[in-house]
Parts: sequence; structure tokens; C-alpha cells
Amino acid sequence: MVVMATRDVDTLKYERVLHVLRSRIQDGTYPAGGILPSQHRLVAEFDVSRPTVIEALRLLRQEGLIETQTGRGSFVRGKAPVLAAQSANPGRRLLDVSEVDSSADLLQAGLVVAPTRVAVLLELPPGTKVFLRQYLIRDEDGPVELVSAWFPLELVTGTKLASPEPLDEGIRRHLYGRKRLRLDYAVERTLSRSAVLDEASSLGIDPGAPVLNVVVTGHDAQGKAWQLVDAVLPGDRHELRNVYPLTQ
Amino acid sequence: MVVMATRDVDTLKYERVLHVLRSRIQDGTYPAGGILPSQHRLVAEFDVSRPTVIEALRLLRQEGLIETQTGRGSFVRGKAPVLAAQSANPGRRLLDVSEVDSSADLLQAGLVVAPTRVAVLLELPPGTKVFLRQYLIRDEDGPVELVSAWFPLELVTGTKLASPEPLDEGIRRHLYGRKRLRLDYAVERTLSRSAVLDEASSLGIDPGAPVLNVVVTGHDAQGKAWQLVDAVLPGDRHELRNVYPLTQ
DNA sequence: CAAGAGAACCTGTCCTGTCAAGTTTGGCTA
DNA sequence: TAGCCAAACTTGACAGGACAGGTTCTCTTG
Repeated sequence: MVVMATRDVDTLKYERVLHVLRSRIQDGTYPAGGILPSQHRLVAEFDVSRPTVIEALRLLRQEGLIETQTGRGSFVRGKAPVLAAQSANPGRRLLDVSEVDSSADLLQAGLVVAPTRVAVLLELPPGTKVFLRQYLIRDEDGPVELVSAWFPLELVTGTKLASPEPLDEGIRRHLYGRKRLRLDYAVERTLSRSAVLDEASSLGIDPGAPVLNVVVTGHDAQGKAWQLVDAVLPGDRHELRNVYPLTQ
Repeated sequence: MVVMATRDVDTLKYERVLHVLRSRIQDGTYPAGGILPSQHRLVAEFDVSRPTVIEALRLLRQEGLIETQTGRGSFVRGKAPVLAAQSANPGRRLLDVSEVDSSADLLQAGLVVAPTRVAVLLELPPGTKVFLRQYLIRDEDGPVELVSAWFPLELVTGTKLASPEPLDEGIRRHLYGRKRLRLDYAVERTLSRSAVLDEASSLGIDPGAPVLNVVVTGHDAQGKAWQLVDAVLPGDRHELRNVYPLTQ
């Protein structure tokens, strides 16, 4: 019966409610452990329908900012967990390294015979040649991470992967743009092992020192692995940290 | 006294739709890459309203089983990633160890002076005594994981934590039942280091061998840490694995 | 024959309502 | 005073509809 107001993408109603509520949680208007106004009150305040309020609350819940109990209300949780999905999967970042924004030195970019572990994970016959891009990431204290990205040869033709220059966009984006390759899921393996010689010299640690090794493979919808990224971190100086809400 | 009208989960309409669609995806009725019937058709088939269908599809999307594009439809994704939340946080399991269901031997349960790292993470003065429960988890090949759970003393009084017998329920559940303590979020740290002597002898590895160390702290809504669980895994024989969907 | 207009689908957003079920509170009763 | 109970809250699950805007296919037109 009523003509809607202009509905811009930026002015989605549940987005507006979500944004205001999130701000109030973060600035302490609704303190940790405190209760939010009831859905009914929020409907009145924002002049939207209850489903819209419910949608905003659902998203806050998904972000881990609130917790709601039937018959009681929604309560502010203790800590704002930063984008759980992001930090929970350190390897996602690896699959998408854009080499420009971090202080990374390209160590090598070229063809090599695949080491056994790489061949196995990429499902290639032993001894197959693959393309390797390897770089070293530093922070103010020196080298902190040795990253190796491995690709099957068929993926390299027609892309800039073989170029010795840094890519100006993320690897995944580049592959989609050039080859219409769309990665569907990732498998991430975390293990502890001793540094081999060249790792030790690159990272400036003792050979044999314990390192944290994160190995991520990117797969298409059919399950084929197209990309393998291997990150080596000095074990005693760096740790992976992850904060997430505990739901009952 | 009250008649519990058991509105079990199976009678919820969106649960029914969800379950049927999930089955069809898993048995290949809707193959990977294929398209699902439109919301309109699902409304007709299941005789529910569109919001109900939308809710089921939202959950499938959240599980990583489908992906939907505006104006086109919902498509089946490549691989069913098993409960990403669970596998992404190996430490969540640790906070909730129920010592009965796994083959775990209780090594010790008693008061000890907190090691520096433990005192720091539990925000206690150095030298404070804390309670330690330590056990060893085995599989068919022998010991695979050395787990230490540390608690501030104030938490132990009035609970069964001090008892040398295995708990018959999860630790978190036990703490909530006895002390109304409700953990709100967890911080998980993963690092690689060398095994110390007693770890090595418990796990049957060489002293100094690389081990994977997962340290999880459980915090209440105010940010106070109440529980610290430390798992040590032999680095060369075990890896943490995690599968998750790659959303664009 | 190629390009463009439009119809027919599709999902996303948002509305007004309805009923069920859990929680809290205050007043009444034994 | 202690305990029960009903009213008044709360959230949860649905229905059925409306419109906006993206995508695809077909049919008409230059």
C-alpha cells in the first residue's frame, strides 16, 4: 500500500540497524554482559519491521558480538572476536598473497622438479617439473616467514606467474582473470619440523631449529589441487594466534 | 510438573527442508556444480513459505555446501567441508576434554607452582600455585598427545577438578554446573618448539625433537582467563588438518 | 544475420500478521 | 512467610505478499 523509500545498496535497512548496534556495543553504550533493547523496542526505535531487526541481530550473533537467549533477550558478549573466519585460517591469506603490499623479497621464480611432498599433494607423478615462486617476508626484526608457492605447469602458461616481477594483484584473482580457474576449497595442514639448511639460512636461524610449517592446497570444485603454498615460520619467535567465541 | 511440549528439531519446517536438500547434495541428486531448484519450486515442493526455504538455503550456504548468485540460482559447491568451525579450532576440543571417551591416561592431578608461561597467560603473579591435570592420549601406534590443563586455585574449590579420578563430563560443563562460570571466548596459540625432557619421555620421542604446541586459554566475558590447556604433539608424526571453503 | 528490446525467471529485501514457547515478576493463596 | 500461578514480557517459527534489480532467453527489428 505504501511506496517504498529509495532503496540504495548503501542504505539497506538491516545494514543500518546492524551498524548502529555494532557501534553502540563497541563504544560501550551497551556494555559487555549487558542486555540489548528488545526486538520490539528496536522496531520502534529504528522504524523497521521485526524481521529486519531479527536479521541485524542474526548478523551480530554471527560476528560473535552478542548472544541471545529465548525468552530473555540479547546480551553483549565479552570480546569482539576479529573476523573469526579470517584469523582461523592463516592459510587463506597465503593462497591470496599479493606480493606488493607486504615487504616481501622474491627469492626465485622458475621451474623446478617437484619435491616428493609437493608432488604428492598436487597429485603429480614423482619427478614432474612444477613452477615455484618463493619469497621471504620481513618485519622490523628481520626475516619472519619463508613462503613457497607451487603450481602445475599447465597453470603457468598464459599467466604472469612465470614473470620474475611481483604480481600486482592476488594470485587467486589473477588465475580467475586469466584462466577462469575458480578455487572452491582449501586444505590446510599445520606441522612442526626441523628447519633444513636453506630454510635456516634464509630465515637466519640454526639448522635443525624447530619451525612451524603451514601447508595449504587450493582445490577446484572437482577436487583437483591447483595451488600449493607452504609457509615456514621460525618456531620460537612466532606463533599463530586465533581468537574465537565459545558458543555453548 | 510441567508438560514439556517436546517441539523437537525434526518438526521444524526449515530443518526438514534443510535435511532433504543436504541429503540430495550428498547423494548426488544435485551434483557438484549443478543448480538447485529455484526458491519458488522448493516452496511448491515442500509446501512451505518462501522465507522458510530461504532460511534452509542460508544454512546450506553457511555450511559451505552451496553458493548462490543473485538472479541465477543456488549452485552445489565442490566439497562438503565438515563443520569448518570445529576443525578450524583444534583448541575448542581441548577446552572441553571429557577424559572418559578417549583413551587418556591421567598422569597427574595436583598443585604445582605455575611455570612462567602459564602464570603470564593466566594473569597470576609469578610463583603462584595452580592446579594441574595432565594426561596422555594414545592411539593404536602409541602416545600421540600430551595434554596439560591448568586452573587457578579459586576455581578448584567446590569442584571435582582436584579429584584424581577422571571427570565424567566435560570440564566446561562441570565448571558451569558447579561454579556458574561461563567461558565466553578462547585464545588459541599454535607454535613449534623443541620437546623438553619429560615431554620427550612421555611421548616416546627424542629430547629436542620438534613438537607442535597448541595453547588455548578460556576467558569469561570480562576477559579474565580461567583455564589454560596445553597440548603437545610430536611434530613429525602428526599434523593439524583443516578444510574450509574459499568464498570469493 | 546481428543487435537490441523485452518477457520470464531468479534472488534479495522488507512488510504485516499469527501463533508457540521460554522467562520474569508480582500478587494471591495456603 | 513460603510457594504457586497467571499476566506480561521476551524470542522463535511461519505465512503470504510486495517490489527491486540481476540474468537469461526469445523474438523482433534494422
